[in-house]
Amino acid sequence: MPRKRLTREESREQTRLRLLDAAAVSIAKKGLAATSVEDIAAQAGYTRGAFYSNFKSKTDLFIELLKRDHQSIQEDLQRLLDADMSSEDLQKQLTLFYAQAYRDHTSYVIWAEARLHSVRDAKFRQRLNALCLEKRDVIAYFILQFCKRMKMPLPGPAPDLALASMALIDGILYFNTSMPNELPDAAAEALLGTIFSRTFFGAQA
Amino acid sequence: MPRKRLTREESREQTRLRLLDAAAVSIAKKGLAATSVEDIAAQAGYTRGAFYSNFKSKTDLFIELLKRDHQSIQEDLQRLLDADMSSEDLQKQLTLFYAQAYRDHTSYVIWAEARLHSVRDAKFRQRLNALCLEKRDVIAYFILQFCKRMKMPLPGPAPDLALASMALIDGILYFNTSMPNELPDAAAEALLGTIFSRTFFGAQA
DNA sequence: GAATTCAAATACAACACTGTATTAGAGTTC
DNA sequence: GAACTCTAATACAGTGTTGTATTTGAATTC
Repeated sequence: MPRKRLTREESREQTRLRLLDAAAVSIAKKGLAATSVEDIAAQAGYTRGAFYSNFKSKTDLFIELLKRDHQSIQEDLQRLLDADMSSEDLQKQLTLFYAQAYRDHTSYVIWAEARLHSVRDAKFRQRLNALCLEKRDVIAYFILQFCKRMKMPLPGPAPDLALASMALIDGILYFNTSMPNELPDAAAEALLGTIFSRTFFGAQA
Repeated sequence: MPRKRLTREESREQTRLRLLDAAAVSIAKKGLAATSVEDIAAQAGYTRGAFYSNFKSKTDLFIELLKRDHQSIQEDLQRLLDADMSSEDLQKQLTLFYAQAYRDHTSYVIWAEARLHSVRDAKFRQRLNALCLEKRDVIAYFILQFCKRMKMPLPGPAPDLALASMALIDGILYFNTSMPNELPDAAAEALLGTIFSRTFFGAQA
């Protein structure tokens, strides 16, 4: 097997990536607090030395992890919303987005972990909020365009409606995931459909 | 000060209560994982001995804590919903309820912590879901009664609508709390008002 | 009021985690 | 290819946590 000889920079980058991936797995499985630096390093196939040589601290790594995830979510979201604005329903787009974003479950847990962490750490909260607001703005813009195109009056401030969408989808996704018998996929989708269409069209689903 | 001489049972109960209260505070502040048994005991004014003599483990205590909180929430909720069914708006009732339930912030954090924990522990998840569903049913019943009284057709299955209400309120409360400048109280209320009234009345707010 | 029973304190042994300081061994430069 | 410069491994010192085993002292029983 002709293993490529890596340059020092490439090698370092690879280590960073592996550590980040390992952290995501471990944090999703055991939680941020219960995940030790050692866990992360070991999971990635290194020792703690590698970790500290690449990150200042566990929190430091966690923030990088969130940023990375956020970036990828943002890209997916943009692509999705840009794709076909001709679509009749806001709901499907947004739902699809979430199904997409949280497809691997790891992502969901990491953000839940982040929200919880942000309750306790003001500095962290600021950073997390900044990320959330970026997402909100993308969605708000979409809602705005959508209503304009449909010649519907906005039922409220677009940014607030965007937050509500995020809140609703997130919460419903939680129930859907944690009690799939009570709220199976179909019911969750129908529920979102009802609320979205009634909210935006003001009328029948 | 004539301090009442406690019976053995009373004393034990007092210790349990103090430990539970202390745990709530500590868990809200630092998180479940970061809270040691020692922290809890010390916070309550005891040593670890007292803890282990009253609870099997930290998880054990945590579940008791949730049960206790749930019970008190359920009672508040029942009282609120039973009180004056003549009210015109579902939204105010439910919003009020949450403002009530999460009044002290500790409660919110504990439940967020619980949800996260439930992702990782199937047994725990079952127990948590049971509590959630109890709450859902109370709300669902209220929604049902409300729509009947208003002579409105239900826009969907009442239990699902109840879950959606919980999801929405929870999420919006999170934004409202963590970024009060972006979503101040008034905006959060207005937002809930818009969505609820549009969902249930199908028409203008 | 002596014997008992039980809640809670204390002592203890094992272990996990952190972060730094030092070392080894590659990659890089000349 | 020798000197160097990094990355990551290893060693280590300090601290925190857990759960059990034992002890103390107060409440209860007779």
